[in-house]
Amino acid sequence: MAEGQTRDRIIGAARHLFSQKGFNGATTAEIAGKAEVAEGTIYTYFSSKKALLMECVSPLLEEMLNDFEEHIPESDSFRGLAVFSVEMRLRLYEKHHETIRIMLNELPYSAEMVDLFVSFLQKQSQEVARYLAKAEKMEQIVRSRNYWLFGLGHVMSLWFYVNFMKMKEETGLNLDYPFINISEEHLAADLADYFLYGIMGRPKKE
Amino acid sequence: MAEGQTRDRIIGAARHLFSQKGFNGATTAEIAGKAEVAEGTIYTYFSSKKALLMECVSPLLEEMLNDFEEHIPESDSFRGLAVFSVEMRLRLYEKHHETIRIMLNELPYSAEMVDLFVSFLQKQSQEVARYLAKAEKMEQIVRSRNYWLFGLGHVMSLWFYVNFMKMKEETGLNLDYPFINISEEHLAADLADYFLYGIMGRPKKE
Amino acid sequence: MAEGQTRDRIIGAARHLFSQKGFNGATTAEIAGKAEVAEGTIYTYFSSKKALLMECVSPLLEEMLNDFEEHIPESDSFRGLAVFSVEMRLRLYEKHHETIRIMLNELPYSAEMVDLFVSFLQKQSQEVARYLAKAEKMEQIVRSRNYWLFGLGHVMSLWFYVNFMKMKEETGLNLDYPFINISEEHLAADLADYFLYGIMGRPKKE
Amino acid sequence: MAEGQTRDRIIGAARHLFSQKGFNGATTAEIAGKAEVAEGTIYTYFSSKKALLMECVSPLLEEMLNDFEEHIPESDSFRGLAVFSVEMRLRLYEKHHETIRIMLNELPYSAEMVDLFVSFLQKQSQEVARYLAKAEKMEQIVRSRNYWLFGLGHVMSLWFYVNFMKMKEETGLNLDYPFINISEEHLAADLADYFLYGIMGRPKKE
DNA sequence: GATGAATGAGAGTTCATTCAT
DNA sequence: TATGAATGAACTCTCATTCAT
Repeated sequence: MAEGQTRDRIIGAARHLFSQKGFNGATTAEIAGKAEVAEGTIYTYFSSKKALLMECVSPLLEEMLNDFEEHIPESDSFRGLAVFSVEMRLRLYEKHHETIRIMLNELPYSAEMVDLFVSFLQKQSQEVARYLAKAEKMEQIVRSRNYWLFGLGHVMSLWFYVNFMKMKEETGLNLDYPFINISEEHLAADLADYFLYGIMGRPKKE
Repeated sequence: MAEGQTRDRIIGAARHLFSQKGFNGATTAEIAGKAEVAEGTIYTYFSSKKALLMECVSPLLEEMLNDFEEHIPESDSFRGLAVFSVEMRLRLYEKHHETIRIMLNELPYSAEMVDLFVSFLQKQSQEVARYLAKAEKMEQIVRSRNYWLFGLGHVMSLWFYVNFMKMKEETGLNLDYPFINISEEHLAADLADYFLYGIMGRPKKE
Repeated sequence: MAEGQTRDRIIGAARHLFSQKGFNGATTAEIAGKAEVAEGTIYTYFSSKKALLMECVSPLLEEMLNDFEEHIPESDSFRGLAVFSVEMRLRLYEKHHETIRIMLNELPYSAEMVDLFVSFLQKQSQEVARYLAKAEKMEQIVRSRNYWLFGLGHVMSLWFYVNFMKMKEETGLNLDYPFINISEEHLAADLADYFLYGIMGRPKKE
Repeated sequence: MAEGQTRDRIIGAARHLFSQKGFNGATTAEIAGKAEVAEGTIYTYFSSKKALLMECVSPLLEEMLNDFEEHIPESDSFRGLAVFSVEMRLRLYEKHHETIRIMLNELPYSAEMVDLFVSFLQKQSQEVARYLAKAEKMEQIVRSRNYWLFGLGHVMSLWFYVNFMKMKEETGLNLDYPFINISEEHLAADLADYFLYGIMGRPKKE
């Protein structure tokens, strides 16, 4: 068997099950079954179920945080930057969907997860700060006292959108509530506008 | 013992423990201990631990949703309405803190919780819709195609703020990260402005 | 079911099995089976298998150590005292046979057991010291520099005798080796003489 | 790799670990690690862990029993012989310390170990018998009905002494209890006197 | 209604042993 | 001969649930 393949199969199975059922909900027996290894094999690679959980999250979160650096926006209209940023974030959340879901679900029960989450927020906070700095040069903006909370709402609604779509896929549940009216086509532009101009919308004349 | 008192003590204990440790993390033994009843007594009132969980959440969420009706905003400036709405929501989230926390934590593992959460969102969506209707009459706003996601980000960042503050209280952990810079004094006004005008801030002249 | 009966049944079963198979050799399933309770019931009364082990040994060893006080020898010939002491010790070891066996078997693997064993030795050392004090007044004896090791040899050979007899009973093995030639009738007197006069035997004239 | 070297390394590692942690306490993984071989290699040389245990003990015990023959005492005072015998035995127990410790620890759980132990006792019994025969010619002694138990006490206290000293070395525990007062200088002579004359000591005039 | 001892299925984990390489 | 990844039976322990009192 190719090197590392078994370990990867276990991680893959565990990540999937943890993201769907939570840490307590997914049993080692299930994980072994899905990975097609014996239950004991898990402990050849991981010292405990908890350690396996962290290995499911930690390296990928690292990778995700690095992904931010690589995508430096190039547009020189600020609105263009904002749209770009939203699109990138949506792609990122989609790619690292399971990892983020696990992190958020286990947040209340694990101090280690809180650490990871803080670094997750911090990185995005830094990125938002870079955007704002650019915006300040380009246009007149108001950097509010509580702007990190704005960023949080922004980040969380993007995440919620991705997670919602995944849940529809996975569960097959009918989640098409009348008040949830998603227009995928204009999503990034709408969210960027919301981020920039709020519910009042873009002023007609500037 | 006064009628209903035992049942209420169990619910109170369970709600507290579920909100702190999650459904799986809180044991029936612990709940019984905190409620000062025998473990078996729980099953006099609830058919299962899961049923107890739902009873911890369902009635209070109902109550919370009703709280929205009672607080009809009276201001006639739209910005005043928005500030009022944010303040009310912060109060509401604080009051129903444990209930919401339980609901959100168990969301990924329980279809029933998803139903509750949907009604939670729906109610707030309706309220936001009422505000928007008012706004449309008062001022010219752009009702975006994806505005429900705006509302979600708004709702979630308010919740996050309340939950974050509670966690600081409860755990005593030092959560004062440099990038999290909360100015409580202007919180409601800042968030209302963000909701209204986005990161670009209030136009200087209208 | 009478109070305490279940706990006692578990302790009884555990003591028996631990003394025959050792701590690792006896499983909780076996103990539960012998005690005619469910495996989980063990953990109603004891926090762990290790705690159960200590409860099998600790209280009875306490009791045994107290038994020494009650049997104050009354004879005024020193040889009479020695015979009395040996007889008492044989009875004691027989009565607390399982307890001592467990303690000795687990000695190498448990620091707590070492503590118990030390108190076991100390108590007997004190008793031997009382005998010697009496002997010093009655007859001329030599209190050797290393007499505690003599006492140890004495104590261990008595224990070995009792344990050997029990093993014959329990296992049904044929342990009648030609060089092991036990004369039960004169046992106590012979051992007392050995203790007093060694292999050279009692001097013909005193 | 030189023939037999691997096998010997495994035996050496196993003997050391069995003597310190017991048969159940030492794992095959640990043994392989200490011997610097793969876990599977153990099974190239030994059919099972149990078989490895016996190979750790059996040949060395054989060797030890042969050591008795070689050291035929040459003194012609009986007390001199006794001192010689004690010294030899202390040296022997020190040399074969791990082997004896393993044998005694596993005694209660293994019928094969009982066989080894019986041959261990038998050999020493024979030697004591030779001494006694010599003594009978040299001096007037009383060969008691239960003298084998005397010999047992003698043998066990010597063993206990050696083991106690080793444990102090190995564990670094403070085992200096006030009632244990060892005078190493006169040890052999004291024990020989005790063996010969008992607690009453050597008669003043013979 | 209230009890709490008893249950037992099922959890995570260990480790002697096997076998393809 | 030597390897070490893989195995799976067996272990200790947990905890929601039951039921005689």
